[in-house]
Amino acid sequence: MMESYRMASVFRALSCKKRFAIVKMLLSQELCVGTIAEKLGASQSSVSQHLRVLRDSGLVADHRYGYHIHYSANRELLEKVTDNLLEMLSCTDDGDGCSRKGKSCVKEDTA
Amino acid sequence: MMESYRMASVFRALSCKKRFAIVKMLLSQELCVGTIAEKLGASQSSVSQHLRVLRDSGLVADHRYGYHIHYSANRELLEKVTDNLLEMLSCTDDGDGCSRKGKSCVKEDTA
DNA sequence: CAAGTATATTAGATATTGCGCATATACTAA
DNA sequence: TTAGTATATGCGCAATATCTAATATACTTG
Repeated sequence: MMESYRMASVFRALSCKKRFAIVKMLLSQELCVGTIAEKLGASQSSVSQHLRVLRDSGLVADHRYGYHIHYSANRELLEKVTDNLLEMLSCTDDGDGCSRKGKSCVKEDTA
Repeated sequence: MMESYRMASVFRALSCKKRFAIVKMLLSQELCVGTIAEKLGASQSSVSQHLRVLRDSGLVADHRYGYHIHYSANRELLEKVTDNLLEMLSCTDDGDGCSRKGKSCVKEDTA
C-alpha cells in the first residue's frame, strides 16, 4: 500500500489539466517535447516545466535521441496508484462511525 | 469517459496529503468534522476548509444531525475516476510515435 | 430569550504554482 | 568553429493554496 503522501504527490502532478492531458497522450505513444507542445497548444517552456513536475513525481521518463528528448509515461506507477484506489474502495463501512457522542448526534449509541 | 478537466479537478482535490487522508478515512466510516480534525491532528478551521474543497469537487457529501455534520465519501465518483484510469491504462502504444521527423530523431521513418 | 456546541466563513500572512520571456545548455551539421 | 535545432532553466509576476486567528452561522438546551 502506497503512503498517503506518495499518492497525494502523484495526484498533485495530475491535478493540472494540461499535465493530465500530457500523461494521457504519453500512455499511447512516446512523444518529444515540441510535439506535445503543439498538440496541447502550449508554449515549449510551459510544457518543459510541466514535464519536469511529471518527471519529479515519477510519472514520466525521458530518453534523449540526438537533440530530441522523448517522454513516455510510467505505466507501472499509474497502475500502482490505480490499484491503491481500488484497494481503498474495497473497504466497507467498519461500523464505528462518528466517535462524538454529543447531543443530537444521530450516531450516539453507548450514552 | 470523464473529461480531462473533471479528472484533473478530482485529482486537485486529492493532491493535498490531508485531503487524501480525509477521503480515505471517510471511505470506511462517516465522520463529523471534529473527529476528522482530531484524527488528523489539524485545526477545526483547516479541516472545514479542506472539506469544502472536497465537497466542491464532489468527493464527499455532508449530512447534518443536530449541530453535528457528518461527512461521507462519494464512493461512486471515486469508482468512476478509477475506471477512467483503468481505461487509460488499457490503451497500448498506437505506433505513431513522435511526429517530428527532425534529424537525429530515432523515430524518423518516412524520410 | 441567553448560553453553549459544532461548523463555516472571513481576513490576512506566507508559500506555491503556472506562465511568458529571455537565456542557457546539449546536441547536430556544415 | 559557427550556425542551427530542441529542450531546460532562471526570473518576475499574477493567481492560487494553505494555514491561523477571529468571527459568524446554525443548531440545541435551559
